[in-house]
Parts: sequence; structure tokens; C-alpha cells
Amino acid sequence: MWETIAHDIVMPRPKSGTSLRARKASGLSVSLKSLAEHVGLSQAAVSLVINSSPGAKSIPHRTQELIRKAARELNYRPNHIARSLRQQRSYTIGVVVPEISEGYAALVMSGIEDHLLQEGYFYFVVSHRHRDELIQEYPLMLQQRAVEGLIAVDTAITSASQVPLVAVSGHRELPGVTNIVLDHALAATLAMEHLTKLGHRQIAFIKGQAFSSDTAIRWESVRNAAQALGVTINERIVGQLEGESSSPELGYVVTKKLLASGEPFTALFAFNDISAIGAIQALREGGRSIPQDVSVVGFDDIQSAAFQNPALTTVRQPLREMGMLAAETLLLRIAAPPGAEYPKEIVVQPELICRASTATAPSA
Amino acid sequence: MWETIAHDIVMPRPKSGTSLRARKASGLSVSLKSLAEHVGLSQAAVSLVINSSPGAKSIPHRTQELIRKAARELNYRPNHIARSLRQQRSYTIGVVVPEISEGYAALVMSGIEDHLLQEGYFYFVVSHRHRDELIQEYPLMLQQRAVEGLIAVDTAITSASQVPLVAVSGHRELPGVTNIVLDHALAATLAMEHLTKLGHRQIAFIKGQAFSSDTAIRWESVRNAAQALGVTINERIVGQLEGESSSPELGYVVTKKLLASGEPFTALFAFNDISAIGAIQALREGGRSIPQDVSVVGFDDIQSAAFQNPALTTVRQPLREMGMLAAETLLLRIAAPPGAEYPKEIVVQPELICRASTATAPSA
DNA sequence: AACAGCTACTAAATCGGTTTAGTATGCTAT
DNA sequence: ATAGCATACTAAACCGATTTAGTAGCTGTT
Repeated sequence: MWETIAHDIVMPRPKSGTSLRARKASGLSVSLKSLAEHVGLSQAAVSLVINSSPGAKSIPHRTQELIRKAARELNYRPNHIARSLRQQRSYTIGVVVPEISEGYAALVMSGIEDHLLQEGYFYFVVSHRHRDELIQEYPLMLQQRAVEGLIAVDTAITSASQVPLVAVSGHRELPGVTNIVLDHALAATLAMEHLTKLGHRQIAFIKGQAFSSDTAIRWESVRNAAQALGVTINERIVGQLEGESSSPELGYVVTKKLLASGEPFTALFAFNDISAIGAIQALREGGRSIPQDVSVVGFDDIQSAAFQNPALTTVRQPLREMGMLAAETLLLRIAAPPGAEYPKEIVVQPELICRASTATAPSA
Repeated sequence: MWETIAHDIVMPRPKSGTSLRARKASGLSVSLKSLAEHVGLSQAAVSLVINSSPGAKSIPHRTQELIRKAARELNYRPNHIARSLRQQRSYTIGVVVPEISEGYAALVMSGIEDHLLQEGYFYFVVSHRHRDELIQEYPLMLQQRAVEGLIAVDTAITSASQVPLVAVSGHRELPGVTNIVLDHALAATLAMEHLTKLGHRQIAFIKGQAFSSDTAIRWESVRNAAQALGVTINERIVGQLEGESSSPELGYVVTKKLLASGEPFTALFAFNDISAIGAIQALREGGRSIPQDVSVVGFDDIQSAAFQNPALTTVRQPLREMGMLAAETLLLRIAAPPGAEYPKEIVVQPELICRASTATAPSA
């Protein structure tokens, strides 16, 4: 007895050698093999022409045109995976960020993307959310996917990588790493000069989280700038962000503590714009007007800084430019012969953006 | 005569068959072939064991352990590209967004990422910045890179795709597309009810840009809700965002025009939070306090909405959830047999987030 | 003794391109 | 006549895995 078992009947998947008609009908894209059969030439010839390889110079124009025309008509697009495998080049890089939805990372990525796509590269992004095992694992997973290089944004990658690595605000002085760093000394000086010129002496600070790569250097720069300007730092009005998320909430909490200390201050320099926004909230709840009673300076100049009320005075990091620079440097390093020299550090300049959250200090 | 031409001496790149020692020394990762040679078994056996394939069940435990141990020690990681080519599966999808650095797209992507990485998928992101030729071209480039599916965020993809496509706030009713859409009727009702309960009758509106996929449906819903609540819409205080960027500036410009019309209004319902933020700026410059003189309602609930001053009342779109849902749906569609049924539309619910930018209408 | 059936593997095809080495053909120069 | 050379290609290896079909060796059964 024969039974028709409907759910066992499966459309046979045509192999790559099958006729064009079959491939197209089944939704498969046109392969080099079928294209070659269609024009009656070898795969080699077609490949050489499609890629305008040096080897194609002996192929006459008429034949080249024939091939190109057929490729166009059949909408042939070389399978990128097959090409990657053979050429041992993926035209892909990996980007590791703390959290993709954060304004900081988003701006850097926007810059990265700008340069990469232009050069025919694509990229994978992964957010590690400060989980150590992911920070370890993601670079390996990315390399398994044959990325040609890595960009780490605000992330201290510790596992050595087989591929070039560019860090944006990441670690310092690791072998094989190019660091894109801000001129922190200048950044601190810009902010501190601005505040002292406005007459502020009692300045509160919010330091970054301990895990953030910029925290230490930024704080050191602030201390140096303060000293140079003759400002003494009162440790009782120095707070530190705590927690792994990046929401204004963190700045809010720290600022509440600063207020609770009872210590007077007329200005506050926050670790970043996000925490400055939370700080302003807390200051207002504590009955201070911004900037009449307390001036607030942020850091980064994320997009929403300009549209706060009051608009935030901040030290601008050129984040998009840093992303572009990272991508550019990485591609150069990829193209360079192995063992070639590479830049260990590239310094970019901050800029003070004066808006409405700072004003002259209230007379004591 | 023999000459030593130093710069022509090139390290020979060992082939995959070469000894382990050679591969590791030259920085190449360990291949299946070299691993197999190392343990004295065939590539097939090693592959079966590594992947725990059904075919490995006839291989005794001792041998399996031997293989696994060697793999661990040599830090063998299968080349993902080779695997993709053979299996015809890339475990990669493509995500098309207007601009990666925008809060809206960033939140959706964050949700997408959450689900994808968990399932072993990676993704490429591309920002088209509303350029038509890129909206056409990127999906093709992504398919060339063998993505198994596409997610389009707030983007009307028109070229038919060979792979499953999920649109978040994208087009409607295209064959082959699953749309993740907000319940716009409910969204409009929530906002309008809130405003009318507060006593507002003269309400200004900011519509979205013509190219934005949500503009039409949202406006229709607002009109329906207004009618149901007995509110008449005064077309002279209905503005529309213009320009392709997404900065508060656009909302600022429109609101300036609304004010210039001279027509009175006590509330404003903006197309999104970004434009609401710009609108507040313009209203303030026009001498109105928020919310005493004018109440403002935004849309989306992007991260910075809560930290505006005043904190923004807004209709929350569950953006992260929409991203997760999109990823989940896409993976289900990828796993489904070709030709299988799939959801055409998935509706998600908005939520009114009452903050400080709305208050009772000033008595006339 | 012959055969089936199981165990423990392996050989070889395959994915879809790229690239190297080679070959057939026709032409020119000796 | 034939070596030499350019032209116009092609055959086949290769990238690094997965996967199918098959085989050698052993045990147990009739």
C-alpha cells in the first residue's frame, strides 16, 4: 500500500549547478556557476571580469561587455561569504560598547559607521553592559566571525586579540592597541578656568565610576588644573557616581549627598552630561536655582545637553570625530603589513561649550 | 650574481594543513584540519564531536573526551565563515535604521540586541539617513552578506527582499512583511483624554514629517480622538515638522510659527519627545511658562524625556520591547519552513506617562 | 562458514567564490 | 619549419568547515 504523506514532501533544493531558471524560481540568488554556464564561459573568466582583476586584461572588450551585461540582467551579486572564505578577508569589523542605547556610544558609532561603510566595511556591534565575562567573550566571538579588527568604546579589553584593536577612551598602553584619547588636561583646564573666571572658588565635583576608563585620568587632570588656578579642592564636596547603568539618576543621588554634607558650593563640575542633568534636578529640589545659585558644567556634549533647561554648559568631546578617527585608524592598521608600526595614541581636543547653566558666582 | 632583496622576502603564510606549531606561531587560529591531525583522527570525526551532532553518538566517550580536551587546550574555535558557507546559514541579520545615534532607533536596537545575541545571532546595522538610494541599496548589500532576515526601523523598504522582513513602525501591508505597530488609536486617546480632563480645549499639534511612516496614522488617530471627545481642531495651530534631521530644532521652528499665528492655545501635543523639547524652548522664549500657561505632551518616552525640566508628560512607546519582539518574530520566521504563515501585524500598547509638563488649563 | 548488524570511524563531496598554473590557437620572426 | 610570444581563455586547487555515504573490523547467530 502506498500512502501519500503530505508533510514529508519537501521541495528539493536545487544545487548551485542547476539551471538559472531553477535557481531563480526557487528564490535562490544567481551563482557564479550558473552565470558562467549562461554565458558559456568558465567561472574563472567571469570572476576575473566581474572583479576587474589584473588577470582580466587579456580578455577582449567584447567578451567583458557580454559578461557584464549578463551579470546586470540576471542581477548577479557575488556571495560575500564565499568571497570572504577564499580571500581570508571579511570586510567586517567588531565594535564593543558598554550599551548601544547610550548617547555617548551612539555618537561614536555614528562616526565609525560613516567611515566604515564608505570603505565597503560593515560592522557588528555588541553591548557588554559592564559584565566582565561578556567583555572577555565578545572579542573572541567577534574574531571567530573573522572580523579584521576591533574598536572598543569606553571598554577595557584585556584579552589579547589577534587583530588590530583601536580603543576610544579605553585602556592605556596595552601592546597592540591604538588609543584615541581626549586631551584631558586641556579639558579640565577649560572647565576650571571658565568657573574661576566667573568667580567660583567653592566647587563641587562628581567623579566617574571606578570602572570607567576615563575616571582616573580626568580626576587627576582636574586636580592639576585646580592647583594651577589656585583653587583648593574640598574633599567633602567631591562625590562619585555609583552603579553600572548610565542614567541621570546616578548624578541625582550623588548630588543629594553633596547637599546633605552641608558644605557650601557655588559650582559643580560633573563627570558627564547625564550625571549633570540628574545633578540639576537634585539641586533644584534642594532649593538652588541654576545658574543663579549654582553653576553646573557637564562633560561630553551629548545631543540633549543643548536642549536642557537651562541649556548645559559642557566640555565637548568630539565623539563623532573620535569614531571616524577610530575607524580610519583601524582600516589603516588592517591594510598595513603585519608587524608594521602603528600609532599608540591619538589625542583629540575638547572644546568648552558655554551655555546657560553657568553664571557668575553669587557674592558670598 | 645574486642579490638579496630584503623587502621582497615575505613570510610564507602557512596553509591550513601545516603543523599546529606553524599555525600558532604565525598568529593563525587553529583549524579543524590541524586539530584533527593533532589528535590523529579525521576532520569528520572531530567536527561531529565538536558540534555534538547526532552522528557523534557512535563515537565512544573516551574518544570524545580526547577530542574535546585537545580542542580546549589548543583553543580551537570553528571558523564561522566556513561554517556559514557550508550550512547556508549565517546566524546574522541586518538592521536598517534612519540614524543609529537617535534615541528612538537606539532603544529599539537595544531590544533587538538583547534577544539576538541570546540566540547566537549577530547583526549588521546601517543608517540610511533618509537617503532614498541607500534605503534601496542597503537591504541588497545586506542580503549579499547572507543575512537571514531584516529588521527595518521606521523605514519604508520598498525593494522586495528574499529574506523575512520585520518592520518596526515601518510600512504597512506589504507582502512578506511583519509590522510591529503601536496602537495609535489608544495612544491618541490617552493623550487627548488627559488634556481634556485638565480642561484644555484649544490644543495645538505638531505633525511628523511627511516621510515618517507614523505621521499619517498618528494624525488620523488624533483627529478621531478629538472628535470623540468633542474637541475641534483649529488648523491654524497645527504645525508640521520639516527637515530630515531629528533635532529639537525642528520642533522649535514649528512652534515659533504656531506662536506667530497669534491663535491662542493652552496645550500642545507634539509628534515626538524631541520636537516637544524644542517646542518648550520656543514657548519659553515666547513668554509662556510650562505647564502654567501651556501644557506639553510628547511622544515616545525617550530616555531624556524624564530628565527635562519640567519632566515631560509623554505617550510611551515600548521601544525596547518592540525591538525584542521584532527580533523574536524574525527568528521565528527564519526558523519556519518557507511559505509558512506569518503574522502580518503585531500591535503593542502605549502608556501615558504623566510628568510635570502638563497641568490644568489656565482659566480663560 | 556465512551473514547480519553494530561500532568506530573515514573519504570525499559540498558551499560559492578566487586565484594560480597551464593550454590551445594564431601570429610573427628566424 | 619551427621557435617564440601574445591572446583568450580553462582546469583545478583552495579557503575551512559540514555532512553523506561508505568501510573495516568485530561480535553474534543460524
